[in-house]
Amino acid sequence: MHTEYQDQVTVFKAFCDENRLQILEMLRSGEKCACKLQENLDIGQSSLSYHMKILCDSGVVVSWQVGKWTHYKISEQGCERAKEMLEAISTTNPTDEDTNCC
Amino acid sequence: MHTEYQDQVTVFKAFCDENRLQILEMLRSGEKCACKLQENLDIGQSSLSYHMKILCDSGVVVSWQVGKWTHYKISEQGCERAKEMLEAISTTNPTDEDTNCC
DNA sequence: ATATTATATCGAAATATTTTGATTTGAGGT
DNA sequence: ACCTCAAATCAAAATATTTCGATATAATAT
Repeated sequence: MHTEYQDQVTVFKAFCDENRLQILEMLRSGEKCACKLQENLDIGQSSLSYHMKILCDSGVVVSWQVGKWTHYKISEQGCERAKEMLEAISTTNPTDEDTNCC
Repeated sequence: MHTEYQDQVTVFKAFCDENRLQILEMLRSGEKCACKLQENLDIGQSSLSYHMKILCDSGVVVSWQVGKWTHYKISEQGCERAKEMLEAISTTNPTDEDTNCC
C-alpha cells in the first residue's frame, strides 16, 4: 500500500527489539563474529541470524565473511543515515500553522 | 525478562510504523487535533487513538485537551532524548578490541 | 437532565514479527 | 571425495502488534 516510509521503518526497526539493542551494545566495543555474539544472548542460532539480517538490512550494521565465520560491526555511515533520518522526522517546520485545526 | 532496553524500544517504536511516520510528518508543520490527523489517514478512529498513544508514550509527541478536542504536537524535548539515545547506541567505543573473536 | 460530539478503551479478529528445530549452503580440514 | 563446522534459510508454532466495531467517558450545547 503506502511505501513512502518503508525506508525509515527498515532503519528504525534496528532499535525496536531488546535482543537487537543488546547486539548493538556488544558491537559498540568493536567487531564481533556471530559465535561471539551468541555467547551473550539467550536465543538460538537461527534467531540470531534473523536479527542480524534485520540489523544489516537497516544499514546500521555491516557484515563480511572471514573463512566460515561471519563478522559484524556497526557502520558509521549507516548510523549517520539513521541520525539524519531522525533529524528530518523530528524537525518542525511551522510554515502553515493556520491549517492546523478545528 | 530483560527490561534494560525497554525505554529505548518504547522511544524508537514511534518511528517503526508507516502510519505513525505519516502522523509525525503532519505534525512537523505544527500542532494538530485528532480529527485533522484523521482526515489524511486511512485508518479508523480507534486505530488513530492507538497510534497516538504509542507516539505519546515514546515522548516524541505530547498531547493536551482543549475542550473536547485532543491536540498533539512534536515534543522538542522528546526528540532530543531520542537523538541522544541514538547517539549513545551508535557510538563505538573500541577499548577492548582484543575480546572480539574467534 | 438530555443529547451530541470527540476521543479513549475494550475484546476479538486480522496481521506481522519472532522463535524454534530441521535442513541447506559454503568454507575448510583430512 | 568426505567430514566438520558456522551461518543462512525454511516451515511451522508462538507471540506481539495492529485493526475494527462496539462501548465508555468526558466536555459542551440545548
